[in-house]
Amino acid sequence: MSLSGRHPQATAPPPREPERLSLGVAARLSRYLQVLTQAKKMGRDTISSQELAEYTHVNSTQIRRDLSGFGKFGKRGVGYNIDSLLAQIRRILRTSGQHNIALFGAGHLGQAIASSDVFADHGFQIVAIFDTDSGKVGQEIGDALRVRNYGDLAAVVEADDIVVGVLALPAAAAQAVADDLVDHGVRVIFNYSEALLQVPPEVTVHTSSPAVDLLYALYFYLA
Amino acid sequence: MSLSGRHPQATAPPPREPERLSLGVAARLSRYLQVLTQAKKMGRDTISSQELAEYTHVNSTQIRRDLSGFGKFGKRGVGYNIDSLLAQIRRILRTSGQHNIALFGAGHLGQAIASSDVFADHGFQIVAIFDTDSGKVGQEIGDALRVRNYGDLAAVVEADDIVVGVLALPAAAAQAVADDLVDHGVRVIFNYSEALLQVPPEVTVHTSSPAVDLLYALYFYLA
DNA sequence: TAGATTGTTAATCGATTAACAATC
DNA sequence: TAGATTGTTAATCGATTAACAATC
Repeated sequence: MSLSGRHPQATAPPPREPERLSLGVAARLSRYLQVLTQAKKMGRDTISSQELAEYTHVNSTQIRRDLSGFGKFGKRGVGYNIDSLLAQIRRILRTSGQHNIALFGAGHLGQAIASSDVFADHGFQIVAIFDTDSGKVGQEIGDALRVRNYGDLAAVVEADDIVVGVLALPAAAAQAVADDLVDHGVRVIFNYSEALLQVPPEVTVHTSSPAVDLLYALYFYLA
Repeated sequence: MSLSGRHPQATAPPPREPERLSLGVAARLSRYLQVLTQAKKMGRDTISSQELAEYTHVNSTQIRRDLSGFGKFGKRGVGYNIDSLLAQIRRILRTSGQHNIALFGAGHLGQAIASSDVFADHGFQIVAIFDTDSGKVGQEIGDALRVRNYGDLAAVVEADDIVVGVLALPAAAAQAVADDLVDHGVRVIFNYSEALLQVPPEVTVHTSSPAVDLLYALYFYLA
């Protein structure tokens, strides 16, 4: 269970953080974060677990249960204050740190990702974009980013402390870039291509792509 | 290949299809399908549950359990025949039918999606792409698709039996298009924007975007 | 106050996993 | 045969849900 252990009721226990969030909880919390961020942009001040449930497709009891495991963030009869809940979830997900991302591929998908303001909204930063097509080197992408020469990879990974490599390139090119990233110490690879990447056990690959996401949804809703 | 030539009649019960797959099973089956498709492209003939587990991050026992619920598809000591398993999973997911998709937004993300061969691989078809920017109308996108005028929406939905509307456009434009889709009877909307869409209860909205996907992964692997 | 919504309990359901006999 | 891998069981764990008192 998520409420791990009983507290002595005499003294009010501080909100507890389990050492490690379960995958399910972390996934749901990040979905709440996404909806809260957007609701805030729309000028909302508070939101109920019922509304969060409609937008996330997570049961409202599950939402209240997820949140109450970390503290009493809501107000009965009112709902949750959006600013306050955003701050709490960010704290729980430990997103205060600055993490730098390198993006590979300046095609349509790479440009779509580089232009997204999702990362700025959530404290991550794309610090470099590479393309093996030398014709694209120097081209301006998104917000103040320029396509860099692939040969700079090693220098950039070291200088900017790149922890995640994002592959937004054709399947045929993905493995070679993954190999280079692994050689230079990058431990997390986000793979938007359809390639089945071979990496050493200490490296984590997360594969998903917009088209494959859509495919999943189609199976759910049409089957 | 052997397309389930075995018909257990006397003793063993025939492979059973539950009326409705659970969300989890459907999600996992479609991930297996994705990996199998790619493995086939790489020239592989068979694959073990262990290998599938490495690529999908699903436990190998879970994979065998998922599959054995529908029949005995594997060969002990060998693994699963890829062609045969592809056919079985497609049958289970009922992907034989032709489903037509309309895409809204011919920007970077829209073009990335339209250019993907994932849909052709899996029996879905993007039959129309729209953009409200009249300057883009007529432009060729992906494979033999032309950007159509937004005013053609009603005619296209009806003529081509569009069951899914895909929104690959800025958040500010998403709600208006969603409203039009709903008005014309589309019941499933895939929302790649960050907008929180308001739709009637009979309409299903699935929201996800490449950048938000990446964000989830970052929480998992960096937290 | 009256209405709304949280926080929490208790019960159920489905997912996950280790282990291993069956068998290719 | 020897090695590998499936199919399946049994046990555990986490997710889900309805219900409702607390309380804003």
